[in-house]
Amino acid sequence: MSSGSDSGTGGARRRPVTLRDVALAAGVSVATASKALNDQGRMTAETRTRIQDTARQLGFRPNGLAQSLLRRRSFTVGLLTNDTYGRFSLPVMAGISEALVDNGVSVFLCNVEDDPRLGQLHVDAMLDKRVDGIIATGKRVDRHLPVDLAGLGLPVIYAFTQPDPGSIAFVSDDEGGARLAVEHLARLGRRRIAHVTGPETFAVVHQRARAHADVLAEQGLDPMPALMGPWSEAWGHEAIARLFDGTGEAPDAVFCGNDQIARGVIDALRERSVRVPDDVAVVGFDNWEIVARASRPPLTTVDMNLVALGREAGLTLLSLVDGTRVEPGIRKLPCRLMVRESCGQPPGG
Amino acid sequence: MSSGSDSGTGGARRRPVTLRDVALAAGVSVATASKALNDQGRMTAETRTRIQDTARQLGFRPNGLAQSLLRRRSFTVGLLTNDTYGRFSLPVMAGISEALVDNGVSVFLCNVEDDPRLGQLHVDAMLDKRVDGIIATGKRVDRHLPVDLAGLGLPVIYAFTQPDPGSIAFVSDDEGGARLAVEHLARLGRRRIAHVTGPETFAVVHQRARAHADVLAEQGLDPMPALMGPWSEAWGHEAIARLFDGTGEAPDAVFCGNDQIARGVIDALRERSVRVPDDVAVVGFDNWEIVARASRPPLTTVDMNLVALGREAGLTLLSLVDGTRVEPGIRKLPCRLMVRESCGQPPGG
DNA sequence: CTGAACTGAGAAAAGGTTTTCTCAAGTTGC
DNA sequence: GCAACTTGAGAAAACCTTTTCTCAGTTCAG
Repeated sequence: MSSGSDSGTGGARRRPVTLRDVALAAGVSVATASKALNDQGRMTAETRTRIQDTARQLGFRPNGLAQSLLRRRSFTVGLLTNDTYGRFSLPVMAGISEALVDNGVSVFLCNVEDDPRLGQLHVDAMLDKRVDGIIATGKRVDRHLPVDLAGLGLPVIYAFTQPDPGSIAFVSDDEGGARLAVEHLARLGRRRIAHVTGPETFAVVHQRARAHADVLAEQGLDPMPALMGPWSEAWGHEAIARLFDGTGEAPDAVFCGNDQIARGVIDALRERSVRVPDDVAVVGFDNWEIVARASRPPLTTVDMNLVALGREAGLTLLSLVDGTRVEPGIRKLPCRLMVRESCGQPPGG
Repeated sequence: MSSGSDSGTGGARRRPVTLRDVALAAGVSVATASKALNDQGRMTAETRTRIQDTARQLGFRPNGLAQSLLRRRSFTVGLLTNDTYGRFSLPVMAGISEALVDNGVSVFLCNVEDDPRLGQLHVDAMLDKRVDGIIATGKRVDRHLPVDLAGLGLPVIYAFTQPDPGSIAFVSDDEGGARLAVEHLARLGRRRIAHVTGPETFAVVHQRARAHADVLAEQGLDPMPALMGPWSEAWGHEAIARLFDGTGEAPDAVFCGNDQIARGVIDALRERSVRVPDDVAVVGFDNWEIVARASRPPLTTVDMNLVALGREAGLTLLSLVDGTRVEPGIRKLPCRLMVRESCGQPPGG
């Protein structure tokens, strides 16, 4: 405002005002100026406010680089991910970023794209810039990032990606989430709950399938198959064809491995005039709102609480940076069932 | 490797090795050590390689904070966005990040969520950390971020969001993109090309609608309506109902304002047994792959080249930081038509 | 053999801040 | 009136690197 109309499109930048400038203007030494601005040391109240006023007037901001150099702490962390576009790491990153920024810590975005060269490039850059710690996140819980973060001499936290052994990680409780879904269906009186899910190469597929089978057994329900295929709408379609055109009795509920599959399932059911939720209830996984909300009817689905997971990871990194000892290991954070309309009401409801 | 098996889960961090350590170990002064490692100054080849070997052996990395302090350049920029989750700013951010990282510049991720308080927090943090410049990006071309970036004394670039007056901005050429789509349809022999698009509160809606009308006129085709509504699948459904249940002649092509609408349009057409592309061709906008690929048939759609846009913005910021003078103004970057199967083949093809 | 040019390397300043140490002046207690 | 504190403030070191300046010793031309 007060500095005129520099359009800022290039050319000479004005030199930032330093503590020396403030001290000079206030007629004191830099030491005194520093103490005045940090509410430290001893001096007359008059001197202190005079210096503070001068600083404000000059628009003084302490140079964070100099502070970091001295404090051996940059208030900066690196966020390593191989999934910038992805809908999993995004909420995680948002949660991390939120937790850190609230604590005055800035976040370097480092997209490594499954490329070891890029990974090393980013890690080197972070090391050079003296980040206080690193958070690694990815698109799959069971895949490593293309870099080795152990032995860097820095605190490292893993969120939603496979950790180095002996480190600290936060992941979602997929068994728990799957239980939530299947128990919900059982509670609503569904007896034949099928499972349509992703490729068997994914660890979570097996975790969720096991929970599905376990809950059926616990509830005294007949075992039902877990159909594995791609994570796509098309596979949802095809799975419905298999389930309804086969010889066995058709299901009255489908627990899907993700929301895209669920969307395909719902569309396929509608195309064969099977009513959702009246004839068949459907539950998804991920709570990918744009998909879950657009399906007809809106999809009841498991939310992995990824933002909370990220926040937790961020806060844990901060306490690590502060020197707190944190027990290594993998922490599973609970999921949450997002109830919409694809399961209907319980018989008595 | 050589430093043993510190699990890195907390406790004392080892002090990074400094130039002083290297100099001491090599039996020279820090000045000489610095010059040796930067291939500067004069000394025997023997001395130089000895120092370099020592540095390597000790795992020395120059402290970027100290270098930045001296060079008055932090090799760091801030990326301000109000759309961390979003599918528009993400590719832009990826492009920016890519361009910058390749030039040794790290990126602070600053999500401001349309919250002025958060915006100020982030801007202050960036200023404190002495970023070399700022890139602002957002989810809408016609909406300002909740912070004022003018008069910061820093280079600023806007990407896919409304710039301050007199500044430098990169946006997609929406008219051009829309022309691409409608001309494609016309070239394929479609004569009645309707337009179903987003709310009239969006500037891009009007730009694309104008291009639609213009191309129809240029091609000597009858004017067709531009139906405006929400950016949703549901609106795509409803628009088809209006177009086909109304009194007028039904369209033989629909140019949609985004891929979700297009998806709704395609689903609605299938439900009324109108064949796509045989009876009606459909074009979307955004090339949101997850939607465009999942629709049946896969959607031909306009790609705004957002990654390239981001890359361009990043490179421009760098030249600004280097002191190059860049003409202020808004640069429109061309779109690209992503041809899939929702428009079929030209009559002669 | 002497002044000039060159060589290899170190000393010191700079960058901006924080913190500890020092010190002169003023105040209290006896 | 003097020792012992207290007060307000500055000097200087520290953080780590880069760069300019300085300097002793060597080589060369004349």
